[in-house]
Amino acid sequence: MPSEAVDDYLKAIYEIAGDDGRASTASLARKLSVAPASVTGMLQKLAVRNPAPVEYEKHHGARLSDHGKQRALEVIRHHRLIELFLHRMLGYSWDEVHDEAERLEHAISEQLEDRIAERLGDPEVDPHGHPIPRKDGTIPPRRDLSLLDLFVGAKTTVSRVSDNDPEILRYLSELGITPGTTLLLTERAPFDGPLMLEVGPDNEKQALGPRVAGEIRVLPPTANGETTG
Amino acid sequence: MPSEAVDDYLKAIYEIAGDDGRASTASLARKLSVAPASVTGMLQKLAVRNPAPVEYEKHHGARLSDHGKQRALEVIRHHRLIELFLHRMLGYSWDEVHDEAERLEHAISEQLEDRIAERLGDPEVDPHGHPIPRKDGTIPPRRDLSLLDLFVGAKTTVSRVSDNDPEILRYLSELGITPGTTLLLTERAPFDGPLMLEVGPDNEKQALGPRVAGEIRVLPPTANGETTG
DNA sequence: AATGACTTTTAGGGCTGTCTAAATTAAATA
DNA sequence: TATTTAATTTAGACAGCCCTAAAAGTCATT
Repeated sequence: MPSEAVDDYLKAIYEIAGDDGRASTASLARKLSVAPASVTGMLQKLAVRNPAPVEYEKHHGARLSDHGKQRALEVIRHHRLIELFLHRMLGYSWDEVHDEAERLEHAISEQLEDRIAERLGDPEVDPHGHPIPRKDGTIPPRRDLSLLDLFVGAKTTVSRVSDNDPEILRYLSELGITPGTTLLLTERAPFDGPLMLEVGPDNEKQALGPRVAGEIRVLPPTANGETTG
Repeated sequence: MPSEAVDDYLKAIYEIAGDDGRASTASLARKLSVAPASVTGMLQKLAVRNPAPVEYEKHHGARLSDHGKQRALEVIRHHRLIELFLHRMLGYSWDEVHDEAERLEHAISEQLEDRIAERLGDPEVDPHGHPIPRKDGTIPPRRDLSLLDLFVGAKTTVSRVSDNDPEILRYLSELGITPGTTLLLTERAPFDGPLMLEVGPDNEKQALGPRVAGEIRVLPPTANGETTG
């Protein structure tokens, strides 16, 4: 079983680069709050393990091997199941679940993972709308796109929201924006300006800065607009 | 916050020596599955910390300071709350909970501890009958004694059972012996021989070896006998 | 092709917690 | 009290993961 540190590296690579891209030393250092030199050292060690969870090429970052990918997805499954469990069974709000899950994901057994999943009815998404990898390593498909890629006039539904900044999550809660909320994009200011939205059943008008909008993904719009722009 | 290793040492000292006695190097080494030399090294380091969680005297083992005691009880509280939670909310049997709790006790936050306790209705005992330390460090009183200290003829109720050997726990389950079960001690063979018991409402006759009997504690007997012998 | 800015790697250490082997101390017994 | 036995401590080392400072490599631009 990999150490917590190793699992954190694999998860970070997955979150930065997906299951096929390369993650740079600097991006990993930033994500893991660690010096770049430490990342280099760890990647070198992981690349010569057997089986090796990452492929590493000097000066060109790291990519997950099949083996590493599988492990990363297992850790992410733990994380998201725990988030949902805390939310549904213990009254955690969605901005509180991430930090707690970050530690528990390393401590639960396969058995506990299974019981939690069963208790939750084999859920497919966590409280932020992120898909929960299945036990076999496949991911429930979600066809969604960034709120930033929507044409003005598009009407859509929030699919998911990035989970690692509690501040932003609390802010979005206040605006009434959670997975499932309906949105109408009425206006987009130029030069990375704010988006104007009508939110929820009451069509409350809200302005959203691009930094926050970038953390929101929505379902393909159902009416009034094209999908990208 | 102490490391996991340190917490494990403090808990082990508490479990071996209680809140006032000394735990020997060898007993700690055995309990923690670690070489005696490692224990010596750790105790020396802990004894000069500030605040120091243990008092250490060369060749005479270690004793918990007030500070260490408090920490040990906090970890034990985590452990027992988690055991009960797994048992009540996730269908774990009592022989399965210990190993899982052993890892989770280090990973949960104060917040999660509080929510679990609340969810369980601020319980006082875990599934094995062990008292759960309160947040303030006091322990719900239980006046119980070892099954081995019972006079023949005593009728009593199982209070608690040692929790760290799943084999024994499964064996006891088969015999129908869990906290709350009534027992009548009918006979005791000499020379550390087996105890003869009538168990539960049906008065099933069972013979119990002294090793197993030593893991069982019972309430002060209500009839037919003296308490010690 | 050379420069400068930035990223990445190397070199050398530190800390925690573990180990084995050897030396020492304490306890038990003759 | 002397000796043997058992428990404990010291000494020295190692693995994992982190750090800083300095060297080297990459890449975009001139």
